[in-house]
Amino acid sequence: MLQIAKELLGKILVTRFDGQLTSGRIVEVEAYNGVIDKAAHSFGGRRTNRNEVMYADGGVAYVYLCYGIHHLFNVVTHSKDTPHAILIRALEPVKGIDEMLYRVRKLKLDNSLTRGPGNLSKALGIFTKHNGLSLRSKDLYIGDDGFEYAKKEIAASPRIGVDYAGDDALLPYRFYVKGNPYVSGKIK
DNA sequence: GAGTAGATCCTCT
DNA sequence: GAGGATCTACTCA
Repeated sequence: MLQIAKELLGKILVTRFDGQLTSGRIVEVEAYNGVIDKAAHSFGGRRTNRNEVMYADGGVAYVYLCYGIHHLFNVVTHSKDTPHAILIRALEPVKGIDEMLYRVRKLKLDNSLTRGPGNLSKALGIFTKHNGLSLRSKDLYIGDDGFEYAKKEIAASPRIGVDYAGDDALLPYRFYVKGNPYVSGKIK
């Protein structure tokens, strides 16, 4: 599971909504470990309408609205009935930067465009209606251009914003590219 | 520059 | 009816 999280770093996340193609290279992820992770929605086998998608086969998107403001984009990674997911926290913009800037009402590119899960979802045009969408569809997919980060460029740390999860909040399930300006800097 | 409070709404109890 | 996988802005030093 953690292996998959690391492999996602360096991949290209592509969306094509409203005829606008936008994409970015994944530079920060967090792993959520199914039923034994207090920080995961699926902890203890909880299964509701909201997180039903986590129990699907891997390769679909799990999109969820948090704090009424932020859309969080996850990749379901495991097989049916095993609710593992990887939260995409940050991207480095690749294509469609003008379109992304328009979506977040910015005039010029800066590091905050795709830093943090709320911002990156907004920049890519991802909303809750994309929940459950396959990542092999033509409008939303993860590409691989052969690029990968060296092991020494990848660092691990505790996850962000999951203080309520007790001991599990300290697990080093967050992976990011060292020195990349799009990685969110807040470490609690 | 650092720390804190407020925003804001869907989902589950 | 309460709280959450967050971000931003504003205050204070």
